[in-house]
Amino acid sequence: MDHGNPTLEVQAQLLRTLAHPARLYILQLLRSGEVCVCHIQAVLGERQATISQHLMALRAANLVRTRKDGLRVFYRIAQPHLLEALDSLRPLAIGAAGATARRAPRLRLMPSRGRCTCPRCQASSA
Amino acid sequence: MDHGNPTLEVQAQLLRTLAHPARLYILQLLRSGEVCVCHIQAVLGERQATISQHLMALRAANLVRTRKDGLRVFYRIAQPHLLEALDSLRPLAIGAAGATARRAPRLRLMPSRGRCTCPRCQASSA
DNA sequence: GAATCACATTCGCGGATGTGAATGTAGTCT
DNA sequence: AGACTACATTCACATCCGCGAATGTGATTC
Repeated sequence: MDHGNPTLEVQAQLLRTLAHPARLYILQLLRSGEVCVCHIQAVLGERQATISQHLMALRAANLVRTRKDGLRVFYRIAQPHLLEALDSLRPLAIGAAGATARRAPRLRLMPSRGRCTCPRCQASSA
Repeated sequence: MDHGNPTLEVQAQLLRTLAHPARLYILQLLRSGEVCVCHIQAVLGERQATISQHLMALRAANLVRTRKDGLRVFYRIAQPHLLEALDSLRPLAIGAAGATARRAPRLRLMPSRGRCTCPRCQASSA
């Protein structure tokens, strides 16, 4: 069923999932490999629940996968082509800068690339 | 200003503009060249005002350009790489089909590829 | 087993978005 | 000029999304 063109709704759903600066930034964070939630939280400077909600959205869209290691949960990109597709879309955004740009959630990043207690952060804090 | 990472908001804005099945379909319609509004209206089967609003959103994002010819207004893709970027994003949507898929505006297309009085439609009605 | 940590989930509110109805506007025709 | 066509714009309402607050869950440590 869905005789006509069913994928348009699905594609729009994917785009809505991507259409938030925090989620875009999280995906960029995962570019270099898997990252724990506490790390994302430290860098983004948003509340834990808020970040968890964004991660939930990314999971629901099958864009990321998780791995539990003790108390921590590590997130990684599920579909490798995702970042390439986003990269190819980026230059178009520059041309669209003049758009109405209503909401603008303003995503303030932590100045010092916040540290958490995860191994990754301990390693880079040398 | 905007020291940190200002493009994330702009990129999210672009994605939100794209995140609607009607607008995605309009962009696909424009793939083969410029198309008048009456044609889009005939194919999409939505109200004229609704379509005009979607076109307004696409214009605000600099994704399409217009050309007036008499009473009609012809729309065309402004940035050629847009469709490529959307194509590269499409396979990811298939994997994301299991997403919550809340709204789903359901975009019903006209069965017979509706005709309007524009030259393009007259030509193909042979 | 009680406390704690790291993360997930639910609920409710405010702001943003989509759509229908009505109206406005520029161009064409007679 | 008046009527008509093709399209744009505005307003109001219903819906959706993001966020804060509060709570739940599983694993760890003492």
